[in-house]
Amino acid sequence: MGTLADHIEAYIKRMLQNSENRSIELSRAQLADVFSCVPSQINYVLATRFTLERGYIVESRRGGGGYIRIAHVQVEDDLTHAVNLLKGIGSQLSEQRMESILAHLRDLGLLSPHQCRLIRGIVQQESSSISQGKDVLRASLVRALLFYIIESES
Amino acid sequence: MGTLADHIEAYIKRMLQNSENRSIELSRAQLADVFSCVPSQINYVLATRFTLERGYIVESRRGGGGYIRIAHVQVEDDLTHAVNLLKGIGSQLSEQRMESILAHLRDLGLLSPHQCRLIRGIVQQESSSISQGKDVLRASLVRALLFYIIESES
DNA sequence: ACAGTTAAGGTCAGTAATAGTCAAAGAAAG
DNA sequence: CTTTCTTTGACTATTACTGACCTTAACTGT
Repeated sequence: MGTLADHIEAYIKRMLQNSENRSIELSRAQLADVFSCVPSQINYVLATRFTLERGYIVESRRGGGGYIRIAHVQVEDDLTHAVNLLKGIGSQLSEQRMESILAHLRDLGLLSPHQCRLIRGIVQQESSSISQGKDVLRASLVRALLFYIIESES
Repeated sequence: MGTLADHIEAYIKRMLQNSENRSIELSRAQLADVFSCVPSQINYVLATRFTLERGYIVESRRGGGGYIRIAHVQVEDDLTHAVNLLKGIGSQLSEQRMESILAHLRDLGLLSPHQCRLIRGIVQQESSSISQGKDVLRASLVRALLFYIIESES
């Protein structure tokens, strides 16, 4: 189950886990070969799943000896980082940004898959019951729930 | 007897029963095919019978490899009273009503003083940032936070 | 140095595969 | 007969994947 993109994502995350310093360097063409797909599929995975918002930095170089470097950034203390993420939520929050934030916190190990699902479900239920201002309500709900979780687990 | 929607509901519930961890993943189009109906019928069944209030979490993804995932989360008997209390919160919630709900739950031993303070703080923070519809936001926030707490403690 | 060749990676638009929404029509219940 | 629930389908939105074409860097022979 899961799409090709999901598998490539998992593969890269495994590599990051096994790496020394949460950063890896790989060859786009080789990786594409491993999964028997076109090289641009790798770009697709990187663009959709390894964004800065989710806590990843991707660098690359073309030409001979080219490479793609992926790092899972972790500057500060996880909790501080999470709190800053929450502060960064403004007065509105799209579904997409919510997903990025949840994915980010899950990658940091601060949220379990079950917690993510519960949050999604609650937010969906609540926001489906109003016709206007869904993004505003979502911002409040996500901030509230995540703040509660972070606060009561620390 | 029973409508098509009833049969689909029963079918999904059977699948959940037979599943490992009370959660299943299915394809909307395939399921619609099984019952020879239009795909949107599935959405109708999900929207009317598999709500969070009834203890179901529904997630989905569109696009290639899309899916619908349904999980049944059940709360312990002690908590059904609390869940009913939550259902009773309508689309608006005044501060007074919120206070009486919190007091009630604290008396039942379902909320600690610390949790009550935390909830009050979060609700106050969030509702102070908007000028209109405070009671509407409060209803959503309290429902969300209490549902989360009840669910994750059972 | 320079030009040409080779070896990477990047972009973008198009296609396919899903699921969601909404309003209108139909059926059932009161 | 009116109201509520069910069913349908046309239209919309999202996600995945591919391939043709573009850009950049290193190497190589003269």
